[in-house]
Amino acid sequence: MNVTIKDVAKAAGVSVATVSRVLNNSAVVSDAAAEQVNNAIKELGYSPNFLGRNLRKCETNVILGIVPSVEQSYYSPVIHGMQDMAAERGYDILITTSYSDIPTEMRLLNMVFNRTVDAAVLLGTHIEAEVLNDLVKRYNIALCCEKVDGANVLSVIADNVTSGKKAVEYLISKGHRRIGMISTLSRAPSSVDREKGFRKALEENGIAFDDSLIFKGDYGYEYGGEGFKQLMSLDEPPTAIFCISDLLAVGAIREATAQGYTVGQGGENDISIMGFDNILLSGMFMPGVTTVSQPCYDIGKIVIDRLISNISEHKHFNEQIILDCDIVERDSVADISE
Amino acid sequence: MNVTIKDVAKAAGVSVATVSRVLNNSAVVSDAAAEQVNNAIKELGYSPNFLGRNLRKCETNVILGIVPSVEQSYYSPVIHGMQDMAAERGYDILITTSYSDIPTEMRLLNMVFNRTVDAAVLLGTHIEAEVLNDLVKRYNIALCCEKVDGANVLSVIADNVTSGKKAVEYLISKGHRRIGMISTLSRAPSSVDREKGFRKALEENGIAFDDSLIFKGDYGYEYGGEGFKQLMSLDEPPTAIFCISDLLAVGAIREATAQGYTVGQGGENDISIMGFDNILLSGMFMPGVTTVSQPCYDIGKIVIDRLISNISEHKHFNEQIILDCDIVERDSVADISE
DNA sequence: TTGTATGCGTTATCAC
DNA sequence: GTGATAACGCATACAA
Repeated sequence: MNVTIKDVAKAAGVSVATVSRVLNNSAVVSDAAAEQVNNAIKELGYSPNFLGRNLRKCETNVILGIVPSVEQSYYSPVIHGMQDMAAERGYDILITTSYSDIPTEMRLLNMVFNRTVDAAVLLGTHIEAEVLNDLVKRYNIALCCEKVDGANVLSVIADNVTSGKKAVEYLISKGHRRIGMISTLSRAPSSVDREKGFRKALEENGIAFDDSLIFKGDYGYEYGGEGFKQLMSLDEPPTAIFCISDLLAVGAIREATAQGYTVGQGGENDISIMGFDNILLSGMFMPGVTTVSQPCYDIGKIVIDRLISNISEHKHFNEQIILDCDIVERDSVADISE
Repeated sequence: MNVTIKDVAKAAGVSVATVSRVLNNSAVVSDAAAEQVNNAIKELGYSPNFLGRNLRKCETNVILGIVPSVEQSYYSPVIHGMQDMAAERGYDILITTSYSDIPTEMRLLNMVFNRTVDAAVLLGTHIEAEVLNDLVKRYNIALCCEKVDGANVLSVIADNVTSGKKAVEYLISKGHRRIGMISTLSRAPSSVDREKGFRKALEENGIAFDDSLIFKGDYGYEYGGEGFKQLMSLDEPPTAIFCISDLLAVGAIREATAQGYTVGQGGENDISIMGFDNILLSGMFMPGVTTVSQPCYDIGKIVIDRLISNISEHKHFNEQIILDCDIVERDSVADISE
């Protein structure tokens, strides 16, 4: 039905071996033969069947990226970085979404088990460390953006402890001493680590930690509003709030504005709000949200670089690579130091 | 090296055919044999190699979704719909990004030429109609969200003319008679059609069309600000602006606010701004942007449903399916009819 | 109910 | 420089 390498060989008056050779530049072919083959390919509209090729070569040159969701998140630049590095090294990245559902994640990982793809990168997984440690022995799998405690798997992530600390130090440098935090009930390592950084910054600056100043909800932006309400209803409310994500920061800003607060302007009835991630939204929102920028693009490039090295060298280097983040100043934090 | 169906057969003491049969439930197998096979599969940790299977069956059950980008767009729910319908029908959706680059789009389409995937859905393509018409003869390809004029390809899109008209009629119903539009220089059919709807609404309501009231820029949200500036600097500026996308609407709102206008509150120095798409951002922004909601999820489901039907029935029904949109009222449009 | 044998389209190993 | 041909892992027609 479909035109195969045999048809090309016949049309060109050569053997399939020769056709394969010109297809892959795998050996020297006489100019005459090469020309005949190329002509035949054009005339027949031949396109090699990669199922045959991949089966024979035991490789697909495709890496699967499994992402929880792609909307309103910082995954987009990460994926971009992944794709650029993959292209550079002769691979393709294909993306699929798990909606943070473990069974779905496992179902998708099947594509690496059944050789549909050569490897998978999990961008924020809920799979347990034990399972991962088991899988990583047999398959090429990497983590990205979110590590899993106890998992000895190639991981590329931001330095959440240091960056959380940096963020809070920034708030302190702006004169804030009573600082709240909006985090998540989910004990994702990134949340936990950012909390650690929060505590560290307070400690090092001689500010007592007050448990009531840390709100824990969910990831949806509405929980930023929830957190704001709760924190501001304290007897001694904060002057600044550090949110674990930009989405939560935006939710907090919305609620603050709705309640008649100003945000990041200083003066009476003002609140300073800081985010994390530097998603596109935080630059568009009013006020622009001051935040921490993860090196998303680089994270993506590095994880693919290392993963492909593992694949091609048949190694399983399970290093954990941790990258620095930067503060991005915008308009949601006021300087209240006089 | 890897465990194959042969190893399972040997371990289970049956033939590869029997293993294949229990793997696919393709024929009745004795309980005893089935059990032995299943035990062997578990013990050996066998996972069928889909490259072999797909080569043999001439199908992959994978459909490729090619999207320009996934950040800040309405593609996310479309993809969700695609995935749900695909799952229902035994397919997987894999996503890849083209960044609106034609060579990249063609490179990605190669995955359908070389049988890595069974079909492709282009969500907003820049490929020319002729090329598409040619491809569609040999491959399973569909368009989604954005049609291509002159392309006789299975397409599922929103009714942009009617919806643009609806949006402007909504503005008129709120008392606006001088209405501007922020569109794009790019003559994408969706842009053109929304402009058509804009004109139609004016005509039917006896409002003269004024060419200076329509600004054309690019898709980036900054152009919403550009458009706002230009429209408001007219001798007779509009009281309301219809934007071709929510992103542009947000850009316009930002600029309006920066210039000291209020948005959607009525009264002196107020401007009403309306968007299109109903992306997540438009619900989070302040003010919430009144917009037109595309049935994204359904668009995704329908295109996959039809595409799979074409694949399995070896048909090439190239229908164009057009779906209605709804107005979503939020806070960016004021009622100025007294 | 089961096994044998063939072929899917390709690449790689030979021998020439 | 080239051509046979054997594999890659699987599903299936056919025979038993």
